Amino acid sequence: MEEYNEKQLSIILVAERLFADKGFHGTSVRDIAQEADVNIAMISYYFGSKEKLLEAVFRLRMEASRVFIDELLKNDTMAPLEKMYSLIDRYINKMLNEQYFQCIMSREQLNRDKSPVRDLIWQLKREMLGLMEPIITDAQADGIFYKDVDVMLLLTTLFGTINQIIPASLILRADPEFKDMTEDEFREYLKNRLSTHLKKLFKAILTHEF
Amino acid sequence: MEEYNEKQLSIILVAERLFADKGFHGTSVRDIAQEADVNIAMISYYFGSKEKLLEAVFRLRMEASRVFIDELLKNDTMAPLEKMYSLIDRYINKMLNEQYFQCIMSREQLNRDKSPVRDLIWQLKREMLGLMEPIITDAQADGIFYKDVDVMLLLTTLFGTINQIIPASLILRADPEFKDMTEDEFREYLKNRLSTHLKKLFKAILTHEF
DNA sequence: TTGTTTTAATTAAACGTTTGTTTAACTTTG
DNA sequence: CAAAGTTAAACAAACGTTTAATTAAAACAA
Repeated sequence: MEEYNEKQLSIILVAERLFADKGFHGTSVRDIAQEADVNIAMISYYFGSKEKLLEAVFRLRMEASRVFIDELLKNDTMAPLEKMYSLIDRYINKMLNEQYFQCIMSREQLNRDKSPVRDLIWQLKREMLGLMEPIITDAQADGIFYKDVDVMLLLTTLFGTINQIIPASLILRADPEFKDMTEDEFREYLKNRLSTHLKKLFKAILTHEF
Repeated sequence: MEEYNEKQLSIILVAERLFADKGFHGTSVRDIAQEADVNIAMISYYFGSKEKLLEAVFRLRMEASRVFIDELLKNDTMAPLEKMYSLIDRYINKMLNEQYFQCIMSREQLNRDKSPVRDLIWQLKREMLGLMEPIITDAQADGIFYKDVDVMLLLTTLFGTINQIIPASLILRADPEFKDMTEDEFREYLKNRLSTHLKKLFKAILTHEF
């Protein structure tokens, strides 16, 4: 595992923000260098290329995702529904705290052409699915969760709803209703609203017969 | 309303596909000209600029969305839940038949900077929300739908789930399980699976007390 | 501690491509 | 003959990357 010095990390974080706001091809290395207050040549010097800088962003955040998954695996004592609730909250928390990276993921996963980062995205998605699916299917086998549920699509609903909130919040934020809120307050507000909604949704479809 | 001749329309459709697959900035006007089999200068000649070509793509699809919304407004005789089911099916159908455009929307809605197309996206989203929200809130007022539901987030769930399926299907398609399916068969399969899942979800959260 | 040598960091300038757009000449159409 | 369509070529600007020169930091021997 590589370690980044202060300057390298600053370049990575600036690149992450700009890639999220304007897309990979919409951001020039000169933009990044200027905002990170470094010479343009430093980017090639440290990372080799613009493409590899994007990969560095991914390595940084994917590392955090691995830690996230490992921590989720430790909650063995909870009841299935409580486990799902905990998982929902943690996932909301993670995604809203990593909004820039989630934007990049949303963009890059749409790319048709194969690329290293596209493979990384789907590798991570499969890991996440492999972790969440058994929680539901085990509870289904035990008769705790209702069986006639498309687990893969339910998780798609979880990801999709949170993902959809990120661009929507950019617009919602402009509403005068929220103008006195700080950025952090607004994010907490979104987290709570999302959490309530998704928990109701999961409880309704997993624990009620039709 | 403008009319496009065969050549103009072919440019628009090629541009839509390439913008969807590689992003706006990831696609060059030379790419578009080559795939549409026209001279590069024709793009400026017909549309003025690359940016305005993107806007032409939007005008074409937004026009279709307006027609879609108008048609939805005519279903007044159905019961609320049936109305929601119909709405879900129509929306799934529309989005999966307009995958290229939906990809472009997904990308462009992430852009931080203001732009004509960004405004168009949110204008359309607001129209869609303004149409769907009263169907639910009216039924809530009549005691048919459960009241303690976040309507805006429920619609976010609808959009988000379908939106999430589009990039996921690019990967899912590669699974050997689906290798004998034609492209159309696969899309029908996705539509059915999505429809079943989303209807269950909506029924569960809208019609059951907790 | 010195001075010396080696390595790493930093810079402005230049590199060759590619970008979106325009020009001016030419052809087709009505 | 006028208008619209079409073309290859050229345009300046921006792109990602590299170069070569310079400064700063680290390592080392005396």
